[in-house]
Amino acid sequence: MKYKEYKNLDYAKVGESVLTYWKENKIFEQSVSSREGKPSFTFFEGPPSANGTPGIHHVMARTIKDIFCRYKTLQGFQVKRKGGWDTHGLPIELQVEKELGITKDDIGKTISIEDYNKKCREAVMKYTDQWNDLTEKIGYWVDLEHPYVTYHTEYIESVWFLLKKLYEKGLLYKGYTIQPYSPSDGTGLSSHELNQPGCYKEVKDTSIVAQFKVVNDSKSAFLFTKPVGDVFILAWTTTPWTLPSNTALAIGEKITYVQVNTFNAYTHKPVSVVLAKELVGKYFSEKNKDLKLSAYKPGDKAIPFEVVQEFTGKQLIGTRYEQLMPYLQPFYDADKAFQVIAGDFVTTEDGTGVVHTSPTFGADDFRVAKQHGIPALTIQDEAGNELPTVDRKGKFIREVGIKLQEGVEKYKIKTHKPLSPDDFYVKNYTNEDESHPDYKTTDVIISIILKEENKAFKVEKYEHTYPHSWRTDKPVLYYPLDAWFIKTTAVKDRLVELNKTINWKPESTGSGRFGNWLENLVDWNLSRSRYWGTPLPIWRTEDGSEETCIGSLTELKEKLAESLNAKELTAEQKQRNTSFIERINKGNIDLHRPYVDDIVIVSPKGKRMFREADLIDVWFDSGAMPYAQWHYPFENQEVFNNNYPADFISEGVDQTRGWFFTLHAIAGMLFDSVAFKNVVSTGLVLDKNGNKMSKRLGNVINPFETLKSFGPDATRWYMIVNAPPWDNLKFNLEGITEVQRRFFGTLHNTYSFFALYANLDNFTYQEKEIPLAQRTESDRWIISKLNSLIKKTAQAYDEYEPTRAARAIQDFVTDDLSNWYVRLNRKRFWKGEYNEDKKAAYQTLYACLETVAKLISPIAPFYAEQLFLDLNKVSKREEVVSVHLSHFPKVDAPAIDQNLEEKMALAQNISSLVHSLRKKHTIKVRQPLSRILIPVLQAKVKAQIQDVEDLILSEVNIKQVEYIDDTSGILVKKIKPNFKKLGKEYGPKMKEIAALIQAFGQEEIKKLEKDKTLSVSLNGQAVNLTLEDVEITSEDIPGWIVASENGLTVALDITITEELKKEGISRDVVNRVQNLRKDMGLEVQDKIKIDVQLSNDLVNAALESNKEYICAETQALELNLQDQVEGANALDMDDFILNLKITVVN
RNA sequence: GGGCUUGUAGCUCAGGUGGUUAGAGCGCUACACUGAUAAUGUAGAGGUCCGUGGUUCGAGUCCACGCAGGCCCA
Repeated sequence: MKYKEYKNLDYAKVGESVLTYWKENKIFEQSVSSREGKPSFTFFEGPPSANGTPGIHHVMARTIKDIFCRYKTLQGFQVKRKGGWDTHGLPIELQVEKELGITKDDIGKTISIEDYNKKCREAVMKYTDQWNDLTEKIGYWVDLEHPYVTYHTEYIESVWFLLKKLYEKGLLYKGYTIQPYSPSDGTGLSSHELNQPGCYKEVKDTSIVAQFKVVNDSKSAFLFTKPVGDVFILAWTTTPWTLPSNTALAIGEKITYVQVNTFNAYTHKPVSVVLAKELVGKYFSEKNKDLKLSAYKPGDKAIPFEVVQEFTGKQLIGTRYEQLMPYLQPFYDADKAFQVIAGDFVTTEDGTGVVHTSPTFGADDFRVAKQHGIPALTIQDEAGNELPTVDRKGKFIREVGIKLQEGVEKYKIKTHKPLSPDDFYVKNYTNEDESHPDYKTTDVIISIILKEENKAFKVEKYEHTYPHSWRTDKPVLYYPLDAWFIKTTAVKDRLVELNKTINWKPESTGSGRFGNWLENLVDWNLSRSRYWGTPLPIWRTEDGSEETCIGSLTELKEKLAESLNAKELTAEQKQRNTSFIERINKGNIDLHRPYVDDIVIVSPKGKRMFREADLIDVWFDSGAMPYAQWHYPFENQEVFNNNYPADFISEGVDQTRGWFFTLHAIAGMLFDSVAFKNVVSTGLVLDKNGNKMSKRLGNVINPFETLKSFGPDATRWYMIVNAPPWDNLKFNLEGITEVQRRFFGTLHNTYSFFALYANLDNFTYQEKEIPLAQRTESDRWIISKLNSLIKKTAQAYDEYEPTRAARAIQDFVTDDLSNWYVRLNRKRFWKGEYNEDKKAAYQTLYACLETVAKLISPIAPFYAEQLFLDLNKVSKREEVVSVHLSHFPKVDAPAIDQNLEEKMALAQNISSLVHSLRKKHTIKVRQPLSRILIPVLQAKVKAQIQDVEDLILSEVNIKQVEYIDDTSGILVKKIKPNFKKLGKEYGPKMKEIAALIQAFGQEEIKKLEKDKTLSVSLNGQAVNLTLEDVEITSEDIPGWIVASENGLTVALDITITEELKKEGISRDVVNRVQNLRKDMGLEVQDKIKIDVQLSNDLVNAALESNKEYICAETQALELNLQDQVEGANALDMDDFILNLKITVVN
């Protein structure tokens, strides 16, 4: 049996053939089944959505996932990994709408919900084949045969189970959220509807800077030190109609604010106002700054002002103010209302740096109010439901209307028609005649009232963009709409605590991005008003007095059965329910809309209950996968228990608030556990210039093409070795080429070299292991390095640092193994007989290759497989049929020889220095030189170099090394202060001491070395220096050419004696003859005869005395010097021409 | 606007706890080697360590403030 030899390496082919091998031999299945009974390592697959084609970033994500699953398998764990598909949600619906050319409004009208959902179901798995294809081709091992699918009934049932658990814990409730709402169509608008072209329009609205009167108490006392009148906080709004429902003012904590004394422009009363310092110029003219407050007369156009003091926003927090329009009172938490709070969205770009907050009509307002416990201004209807101050038609409720009407009468405001309390629409939804001279919007009426009441500081028209309904063109309001929430805020502290036990890579994503987000958690809005998704399993009576949450099919069946006896249900409803029961029994139930919507059940009090129309957020689907993928708790309880929580997950960093959160939240709330212990969040894959890949820019990299031309291994290796996975990857195809050449090329060359000679020598590793002690220095060195590498690599994988592992392996393969070990030991493989030394060389190189195959197998699974099998098929050292079924190499700790590694480093450094000297004096390596001198001040270093002397000599073609120790007296030494040590001791005097030491002459250095201590005087003070305080090196030997680096110095004797010259000439001749042989296409074993035409005396003598050497090197049987050689080649020997001919003799 | 993050050679990236010549690979230039050969080695050129302040005897490294890019929010 021979080691397979390759003409060239086709990386894509390696991928294909190994893939076939895996399939035929079910290697993936075996990698799981062979670990049966072993501890499990659990991985959760984040489900991709297959309604789009996979991109190159999926290669990245899947590589990371694969690496650690394969690594843990090598470590002996059983790693089950189930694939999955995310199948619900808006993106799919939008795609179907587009395909069918319909809008949301058509659903249920021109197309039935039933047909529509059927289309969604088809669309969602559209590109499954492509996904599976990519998954296979990049070698991502995951169970594609039995994936979990979020639209399957079993999956939905598990999700319902979880929802019911939340419901029972009181963590699922109906509340409201602020959403875009169009009173003119009576419906909410989705964010994508708002993104329709033409939705945002330029409009002119009335804007008000309102004056909020500060309450004088201990908190606000600092504002009352020298006021001229009442103190007000100024806040600006472009929606005056929200002012009656104001309950708080938001400021920026870091923003600087000022208090300004001035006069109100409408009432001329003295006022003291607070606003952001940066915005003072907006309201107060620079040219009025010298006016005296005392000189102001009511009606003056130029209003004087005086800045009294400045302070940061932080100081204002908690300040109380009087309600601006006290028409209604909050019906709960009233004591919390009307105070200053901090808002992270406050800027000084517009307005006053203070934001009027109305929790019912702004998303920011709602959120910040919730965080600070500020109540909204609402009223209760008879059923106890909370209602905002504006109704669904866009009109102020009567309670407010009455007050506004009072204002209109009191201040004699002229209107285009008499207004009743029911006429105050916040925008013109009733198509009033705006051209009427007395037409006034509600906003204008509010401004007039505020002006009259000394509550408006400035009123003006303001042009801005504002969203409008794409159907009716009427303005949209931000309005509270019903929704179901999960009360994540109730378990916030626990979620934060649990998060601290998770190992995040990188750490900052966990503590920063994710941690901060948890700290500022708001309740999770679960509702979606769509069609294709998991239906909310809650049934409610029409008056909302009774409700129930269904947590399983069994429970649903029971409720259905109960309902059949109830007289409240119509015959048709009963009929439907009966058919539902049948379908559940048959197992072909579909829990999607519209079918679930038909279910009507009966409450304990005998009332009919209908399903809440909402679907749930798709993120809940994916966050439920740890349970639902196993149809837990209805099936597979044991599998679940053994595989929860996950040891490892990985997704893009953009999933922080998506999947990472939903997994964490559900696990924390329902199981008081983390869902995952280790998580790698990967960065983005950008194009090579750092731009996002987009179809528009045309810089999208097709993963299939990339794999086809570069193969999976190089692609994977490149992505990992280039930068840590959490950094953004600038994806450059040239980088893959480099990886191919530099890493895989070198590794493959090393294998080819091994295979070539091992085959010639019939080395199949059948001989018994040659003990380490009997191997050469360089064998033991590379084995030591190899073991250090195993240790380093295992540690890196263990710490989820694949880049560190890849880089360590790559350095080993290219630098240590190929460029040093193989290069230095080449001759051992092709020269001489098959003896112990040769076997040792083969065994050593084999071990390196085999170990490297295992180490790289998580990252480059295909090539690793080929390399491993090529080796193992011949040697049969391991019984496994795949590297992925083998075990991760164990560190042979005694084989790690620190001293040896140091020695070899010395040899490498010295060789490099000699090369550098040769280069400087243009003496080529072929020219032997007699000796190098190395000054050694420490006996240990001398011994180390002596051990590797032979290596150095042959590497740089030198005859001998001479050591100069201290006693020679010819060394010139250099002294350098040890900053680290002295700095700690002398601190500020460091500079002077350093100067002093550097000025030392040879005498002082000698004295210090002899006495081990030296007392010097620094500004009259005695300073005692010891040997540890300095570093003494020898960097010069007078009369020699030297090179130094890192305290190591080498001197080179460049005298070329006649003997050396002759040797050099013969080496040159060997070189030329070898070239000729190659040109003639001779095989290694072909024998030749060399005829040389006599040249000058030196050359002749050189050839004569080195005849044997030349013949041995060139496989020549004879070398003849002749007066004349027919048909000779004129060889350029740099400084002379040699006429020479070679002939094959057989 | 906020949170997180990145900025070191033409390019891609290393540079524990601060310590005095800032490194590697690629690319470029030159040379060498020539039985691993569509390989390989050595050397050279190439740096405002994003900027400005600060702390320190000493800052690529620590702090503050900026600038520029990225992601997620708003």
